[in-house]
Amino acid sequence: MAVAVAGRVMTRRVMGKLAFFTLVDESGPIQLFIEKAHLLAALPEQPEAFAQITSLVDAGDLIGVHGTLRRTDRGELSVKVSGWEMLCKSLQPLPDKWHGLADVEKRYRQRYLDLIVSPHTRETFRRRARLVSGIRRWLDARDFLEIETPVLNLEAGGADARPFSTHHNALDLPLFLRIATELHLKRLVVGGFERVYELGRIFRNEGISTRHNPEFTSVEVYQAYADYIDMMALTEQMIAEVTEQVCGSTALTYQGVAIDLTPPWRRATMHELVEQATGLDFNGFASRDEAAAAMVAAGLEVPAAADSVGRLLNEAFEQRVEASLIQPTFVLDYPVEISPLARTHRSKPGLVERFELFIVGRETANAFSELIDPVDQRRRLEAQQQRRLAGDLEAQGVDEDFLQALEVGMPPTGGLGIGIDRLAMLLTDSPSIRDVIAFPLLRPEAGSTGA
RNA sequence: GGGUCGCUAGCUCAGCGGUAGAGCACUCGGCUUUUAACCGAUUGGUCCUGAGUUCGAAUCUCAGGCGACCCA
Repeated sequence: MAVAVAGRVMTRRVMGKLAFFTLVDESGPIQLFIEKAHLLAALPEQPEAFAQITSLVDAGDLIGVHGTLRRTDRGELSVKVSGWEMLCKSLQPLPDKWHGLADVEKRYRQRYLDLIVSPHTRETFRRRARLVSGIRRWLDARDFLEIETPVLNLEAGGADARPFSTHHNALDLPLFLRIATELHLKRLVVGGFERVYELGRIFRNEGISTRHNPEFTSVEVYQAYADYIDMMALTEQMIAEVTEQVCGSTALTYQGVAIDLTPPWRRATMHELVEQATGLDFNGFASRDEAAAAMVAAGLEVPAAADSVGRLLNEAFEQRVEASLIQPTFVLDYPVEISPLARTHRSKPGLVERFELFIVGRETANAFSELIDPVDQRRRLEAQQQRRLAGDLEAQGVDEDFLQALEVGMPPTGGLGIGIDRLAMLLTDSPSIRDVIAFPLLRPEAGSTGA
């Protein structure tokens, strides 16, 4: 059968008057069987064809060949080459064919090389693409509308994080890159869109770690006339179904640990989890000092910045519970002090209707019954502003335009945010967020002027 | 910000106080069933940088740079 194929030469084995190359394209590898006598018979006007393909072609070059399909004596499907053409000469050597790209930093700096030599890296980005499109398809199928909101903002709100600053020249206006899409999506709910979402890049001016990249991708989802219980069901179903599409199963292995995303997922309140882990019942503390003393007695650290019982509860949670939540767990009912945009709990004073989803010890989603009372919201944001003035660089400011929107009236709404990168890590068994971001932010190399 | 580990040939690494090494890659020669092809030969060095100890430092000490991981 006559065939023509094109791709990158990955290996060459030349033995006198016979040679074997491995040619790879996106669909995979195929072997080239290159016989001097056959090439000479096929191309009598090019007597040097065999000498040229074996001497001019190096690993890394892109070539096209035509010929016939056959199996070698060892049974490997090969193209018996009758003619060839150089499509692009590679001037840089490929990474070591046996060790591959062992230099972790080079894998990120020269991702194209990583993709050429690491099938696992190619699979990671294919899965990430299927995850993102799968989430969009899932939401679109349920009449959620994706609306793009501004990246450049006068006030970076919707989360506790430091923003990046930039500047608009024509207006001579200082601006901030968004740290969340929350406040604009809620304005759309005020405007009458009852199911909206945005899946896109957000920016936080924070440190870099295996779990943090300064720009990352979130999806935020808002559904009018719903609450955080509804959002829990939505989260569970969407992640389970998309995981099934991407991985073929909801039973995964992450870094050697079996993770089961089959619904329903465990649900427990923050108070319950902290009490199980520390023996401390935070419902019983009347004052910050009382809670702090109990925490010290239990061997927990008490940061000065944690200035209320609620913040101390969160501290205890982070110190003793978070890392232990390996299987998917919804943690419910957070202190109001650390949740300035969430609605107060319908029955539990001092708490809000909020959950965070933890998987393999990592916060993967965050959701609440949204706060729609403009008076309460103003009070909460003003308290945030006070913390900011006192030196908390992550505290939020007062967004007057957002408050004005709430004053027009917003339906009771459930809101959800999911960290796409962390979910991608889970679905691709990647230990670092850098493994699921094609071009993660790195310190510039010494002497480098490029991007 | 703190801790641990690492930095030696293009790549992966050994050498740990006494002449700078191996495999692979590159270059050359041989080879018609290989698939980490094989055989032979040649080539290849700011041992991260600086200071110190020493007759002598890739090796020991100190400071710095860069990176990875862990912790905050």
